Amino acid sequence: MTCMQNPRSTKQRRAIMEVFDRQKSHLAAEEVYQLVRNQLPKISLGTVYRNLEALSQQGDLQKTMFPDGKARYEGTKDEHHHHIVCIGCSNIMDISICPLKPEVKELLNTEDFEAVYHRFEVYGYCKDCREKEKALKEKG
Amino acid sequence: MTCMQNPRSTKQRRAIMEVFDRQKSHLAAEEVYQLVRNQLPKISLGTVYRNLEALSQQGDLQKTMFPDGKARYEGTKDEHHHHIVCIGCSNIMDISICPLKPEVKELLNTEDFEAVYHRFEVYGYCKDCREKEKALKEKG
DNA sequence: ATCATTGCAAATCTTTTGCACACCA
DNA sequence: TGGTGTGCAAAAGATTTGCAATGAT
Repeated sequence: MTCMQNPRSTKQRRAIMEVFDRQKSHLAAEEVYQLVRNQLPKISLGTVYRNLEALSQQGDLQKTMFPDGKARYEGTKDEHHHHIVCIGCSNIMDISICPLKPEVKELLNTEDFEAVYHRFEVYGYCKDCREKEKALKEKG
Repeated sequence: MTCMQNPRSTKQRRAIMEVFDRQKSHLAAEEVYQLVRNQLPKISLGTVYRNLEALSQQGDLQKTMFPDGKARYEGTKDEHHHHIVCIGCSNIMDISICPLKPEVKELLNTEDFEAVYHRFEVYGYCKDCREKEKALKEKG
């Protein structure tokens, strides 16, 4: 929430950002932690959280909540895209199509609301989860 | 995740559902708890969570995660709509327009993915938060 | 030198769960 | 009666925070 006045470039912050520059996407904090530990084995989970927050604040990352209750982060330099999310296994896939209609765009910025970004997601079941469900029904 | 075989109608479950039938929308568990306590002062927060989960499973409620890290629930009988969410104060407003384009709809159901519902949200700053921000900059 | 950042651990917050008892069908 | 639901309290999981030490500018 609070913005720092002179953010500094530390090896931790750089290493975290590098993870996202390597094409990685929608990563949870714990996943970032594990990946960064390859470079910096002594980094702490708290530092990862603090940097994910800082990087989101300064616009380098985009933080989003997912139905499993975990926040995930993506690099804002990534191509604009949306998500297909499996309700069963929380797997997230990208879709490149944006559904914004012109008449919706007009509504986004008004004097009462300053739009910053939008989010579109389709929830459902992936192939794996549907097959598991089917197998379950046949047994039970 | 697991479905009960014979869900029963209890006064607690009915009271929770009544809250949503009274036009209430995007309520967090704690808010539901406070509202239901007017009717049933002895209900427990755990029971609220269990029923919100059960009602979501059986399709009476729609559970959604919001950026403040809390799940919110809405009645599925509500008119189809989407949300405008303030990044500053987490206030949620409804918009009735759905941005789905025909070509997107075609993509939602494939042999690899069974779409159940979708979600569209615009994030930004509401009037109040913009004014607070402006006041802060002028002072600092 | 100054002040942001770090590591560690403790604390917070939301949500889940174990258990004994109560209740609906 | 049998299994589902409840209240309570403890547990779990994600995220935040206090603090003294470290590091960037």
